[in-house]
Amino acid sequence: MSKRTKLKDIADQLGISITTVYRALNNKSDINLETKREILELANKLGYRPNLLATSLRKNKMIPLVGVLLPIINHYFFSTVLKGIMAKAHSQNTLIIAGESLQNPVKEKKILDQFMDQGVSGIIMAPTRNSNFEKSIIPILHKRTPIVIIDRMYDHYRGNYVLTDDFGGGFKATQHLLDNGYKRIAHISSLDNISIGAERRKGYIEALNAAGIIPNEEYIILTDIDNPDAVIEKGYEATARLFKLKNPPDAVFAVTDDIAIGVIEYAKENNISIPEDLGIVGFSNSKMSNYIRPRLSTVEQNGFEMGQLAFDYFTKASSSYGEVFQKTFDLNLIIRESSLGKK
Amino acid sequence: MSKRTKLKDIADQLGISITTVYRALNNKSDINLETKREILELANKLGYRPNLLATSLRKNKMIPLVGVLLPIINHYFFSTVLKGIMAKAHSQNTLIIAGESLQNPVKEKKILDQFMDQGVSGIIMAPTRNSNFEKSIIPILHKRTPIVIIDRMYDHYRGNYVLTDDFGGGFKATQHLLDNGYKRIAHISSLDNISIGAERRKGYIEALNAAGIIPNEEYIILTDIDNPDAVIEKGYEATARLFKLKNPPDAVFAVTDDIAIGVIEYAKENNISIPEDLGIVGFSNSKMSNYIRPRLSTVEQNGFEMGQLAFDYFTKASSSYGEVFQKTFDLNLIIRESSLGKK
DNA sequence: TTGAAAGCGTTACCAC
DNA sequence: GTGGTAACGCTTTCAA
Repeated sequence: MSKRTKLKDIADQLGISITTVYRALNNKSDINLETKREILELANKLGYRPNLLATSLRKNKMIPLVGVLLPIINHYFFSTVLKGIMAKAHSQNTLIIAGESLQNPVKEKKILDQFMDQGVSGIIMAPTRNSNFEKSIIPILHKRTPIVIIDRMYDHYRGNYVLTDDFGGGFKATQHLLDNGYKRIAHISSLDNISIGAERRKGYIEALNAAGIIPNEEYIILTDIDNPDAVIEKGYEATARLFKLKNPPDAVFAVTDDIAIGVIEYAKENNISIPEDLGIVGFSNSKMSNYIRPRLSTVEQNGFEMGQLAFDYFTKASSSYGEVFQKTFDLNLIIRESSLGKK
Repeated sequence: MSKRTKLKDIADQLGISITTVYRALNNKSDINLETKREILELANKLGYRPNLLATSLRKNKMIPLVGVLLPIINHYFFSTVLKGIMAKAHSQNTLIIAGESLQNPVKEKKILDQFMDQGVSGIIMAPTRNSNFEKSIIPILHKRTPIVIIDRMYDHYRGNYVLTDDFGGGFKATQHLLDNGYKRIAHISSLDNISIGAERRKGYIEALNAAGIIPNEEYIILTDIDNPDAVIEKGYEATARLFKLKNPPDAVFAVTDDIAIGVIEYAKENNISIPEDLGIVGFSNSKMSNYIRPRLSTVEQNGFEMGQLAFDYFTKASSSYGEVFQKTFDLNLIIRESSLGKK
């Protein structure tokens, strides 16, 4: 692999000055057309491409870069968060380096390092399920690079964040099912021991407690929702397990809409009528939730708005000293057909 | 906004040399611990952060960046393409700058310029519907930055691409409907005059011709599918128009699954039974297509694989002189309930 | 119309 | 231990 052609190479070969070459290549005036032609020809032959590093350094112009790291990039919620971030970023001439951690803390750490090496002026990230706060976040805070955490939370994190009230969402969803006469409410949850899944689960349990119902261990199914292409299937399987119980549930609160769709699948195939025999509430307000039949009641999560706010917080954090920005979005329950009550 | 602190600022303030400051900040040996402490303190106070441009220029090393520009980032197909690109990129220590053109050629051009300013070593893009080849692509080719076009095509483009056989997909979908006994097949198409939409439309027309059917102008509805949140509605409206005709169609081939879902919506609300009274085929194999009822027959598009290949092509193009890499994926028809034939 | 030279901020080398 | 200085490749100013 030969070395990259630079202005000097062209100048030397033609026995002229760097400046002249520069003028030719940048369409400046004051240049002999014939020499210009020669220069362009040689430049083309040598495959000259300007070194943007040098150009930017000289011009002292650099487009700011922000690193965005998400667990799963082709997940509707996360890709919508990314869209929200980009909407703001583009309007402020900031570029986004995006990465996908695939729920792998090692990968997460590696990508964060690369972001830092690349010189991002900030990081917006949704941590993986098992993210290591010490290893991933501390070094970034140490380098005084602004960071905004979205969607999930670290235990002792005290920095900028944009979250949703998952506990409240789980509580509302469960309470809604109770209000509509369901008694034996199951919950299909994710494997998270921290954050999101756990919060929704806590909300579910708390709502049962508040109604004087003792949560039934058998009604809580933990399932792996990491692979977006398999989640619906997981919901289906979990429902199958629930309906093998001596006393199957009469309602399911699912940790995500995709899981809920798996529940609906199972119900349809087994002639369990919704909402009469089985009430269902999902979580996310995915597009599909409104087009599946029966239409799925769900907890609304506004990824776009969260993304926008996260970027705003990055901007604010960049130009403030140590001030911290935090927001927890309340979640609204969208009531549709799948939870309208028993016959 | 004050100027950014640099090594010289710290050196001047402490009356020492740049070199010493440099050593302190980069944990080099040969430095007095006391001066080092002072330097670190001041650096911290001034919020010193190294200028990466200068560092990289000097070290002549930079993590390669590839710009990826997609029309809509939270669209399942495109976010899956992005996932495919990232899978390859991460494994090769390349970072991805992602951008969203929102189907706006002006925005597209602007983001491409920013990518180039940022010094990307390549670009992978799905052009917007009205992308201007001259304006968007030529300047990049001119700077000899490798570019890989995915999903859509420019008329006279002769570079690297990864496409799907949209014509073939449209042909297969239409032929399948014909094979199942539908006679009056309508097509809800996008407004594209080039690429995707037009190709699928051509496939539709060609399949009709091949069967000796003269395409009926009234059965071809062009609709705007730019706004992902409104596409289903557009499909609904288009279907309403079709059913106002004196002789409504008995089948619809929809340019996307979302459009097809709008068709199904309309049919359900108007007691038109699927597939007996109306056969439907969509396009994309979106997740939803398999969970809506009746399950939607559709043409399969593998975004992940396309993304991976696009990145491979970028890699190959980077290390070859002028060689061109092109691939058109065949598309498979997935036959489900929505097109099983007339009663 | 052309060229020399001084930067941009960091790093590496050599001398003190 | 410390400091001077020459690069990295491009852009801009000033002089010829």
